[in-house]
Amino acid sequence: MKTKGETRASDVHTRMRDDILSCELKPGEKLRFEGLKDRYDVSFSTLREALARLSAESLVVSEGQRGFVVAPVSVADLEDLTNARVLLEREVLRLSMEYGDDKWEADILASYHRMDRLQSRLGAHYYFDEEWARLHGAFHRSLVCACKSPVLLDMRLHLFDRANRYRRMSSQFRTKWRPKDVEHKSIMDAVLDREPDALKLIERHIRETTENVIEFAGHLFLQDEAAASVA
Amino acid sequence: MKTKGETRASDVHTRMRDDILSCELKPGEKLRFEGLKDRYDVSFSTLREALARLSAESLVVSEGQRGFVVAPVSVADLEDLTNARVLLEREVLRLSMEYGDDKWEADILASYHRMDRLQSRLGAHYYFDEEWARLHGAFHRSLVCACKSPVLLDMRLHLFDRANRYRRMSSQFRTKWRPKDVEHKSIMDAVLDREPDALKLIERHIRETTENVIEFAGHLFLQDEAAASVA
DNA sequence: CGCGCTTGTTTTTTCGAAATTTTTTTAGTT
DNA sequence: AACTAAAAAAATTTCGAAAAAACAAGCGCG
Repeated sequence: MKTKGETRASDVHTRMRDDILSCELKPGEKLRFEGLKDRYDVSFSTLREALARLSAESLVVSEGQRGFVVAPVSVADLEDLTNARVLLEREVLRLSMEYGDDKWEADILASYHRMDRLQSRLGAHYYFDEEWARLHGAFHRSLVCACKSPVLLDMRLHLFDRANRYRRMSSQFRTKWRPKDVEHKSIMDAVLDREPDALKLIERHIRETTENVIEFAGHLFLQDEAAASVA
Repeated sequence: MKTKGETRASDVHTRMRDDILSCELKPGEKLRFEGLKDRYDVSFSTLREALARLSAESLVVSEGQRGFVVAPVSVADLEDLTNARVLLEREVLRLSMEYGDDKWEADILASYHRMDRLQSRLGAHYYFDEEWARLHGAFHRSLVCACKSPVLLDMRLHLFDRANRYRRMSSQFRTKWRPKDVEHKSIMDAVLDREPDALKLIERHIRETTENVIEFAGHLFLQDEAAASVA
């Protein structure tokens, strides 16, 4: 069941990436080779390659010849990330709405449907579900994937993932979530109708999520505000 | 003369990066380990780590277990890059003009002066000079570095470098350049005066450079248009 | 003649031991 | 006790040989 052209290093990179984004490897945690070798069952050099990749993605930071550390978190970083996301997301959405064709619209409806179905099946707890997070990501990607700009899409995905780490962190420390199912629906409708307001809706969606995360989990990563600014 | 905390891998990464940006390693070129081992005088694993970093920066692309290739170039990629740059550059400039203080203004004047002095010393050929390119980059950075957004600055620099590769490519294939010295001066003045028009000026500056590159060197990389879109 | 298979060659990828560097511990001096 | 310096321990970084995979050439067969 191994995808063609997949190398051990790229596999470790993916797994490690997942572990960081899902906070199984905690922000600020020191990454010691001996431990990682056990955990992922590969050699030094292979690990090192994976870490180099992650470091270029700013999910881990490399400290000279003093090893690697999981990228720290801070309110300032989350806010910075949020502003950058708003800028990019608005632009790729705007372009998508301009260029999008029938297939694009169909894909949006399809991925919304998948997300929505799982959401009703899971009830109030959907917010903590891994699979839902995947479908949620796919839905948002489908909205903007017609923008014809690989460069912007790449950066957008990058920021999306980093922000997702914060969302998941916060989800570990709360038990309920007031469902805003309608929000996604209204965003989709506005996008499909090419309403200019769609840009405002997506911006509000992003900012509200951030505010929510800070409200619930902000105190958890207030301490290392300073550390994150070196990234 | 080795900077503290610099590892062999990061050194190779930097050198290789320079070689790619300066087109000493040509776009699309296959990167064979045996050859690189000679060129940079390091071992397999160390090379591999540098390549992994570069690949995450999309300066090289990795082809499954078929090795690495210098990222190809294309008109489409350059145009995509240019649009993304305009978006980011306008934003960081806007923010810088809002937050910038006295020190920021002083730094701008200083780096403009350095660039301008070298420019007059070099005459019409300044455009081909490595050192001028560095000072030019520093000047543009100084304009925007007060924006208080590490995330945006990071992405901006990334795009700036990638676009610079195109500029340098084109400079290899022309002998003269109509100097537009006044342009930088007028941008600087507008920025320091907090004129909203500065955003338009910077946008035009970026787009004109791109048009110029395409006009002079576009035909050189028209062939691999398709290849670049996989990046 | 084209197509698939086997074999030999080249290139990439992985491994773990050895070298280097940082961190911790210990001992000595003021 | 506080502060340095030296030695030991621990961790990271590098290396090149060995394993694995891709590629190329030759061979047999329908």
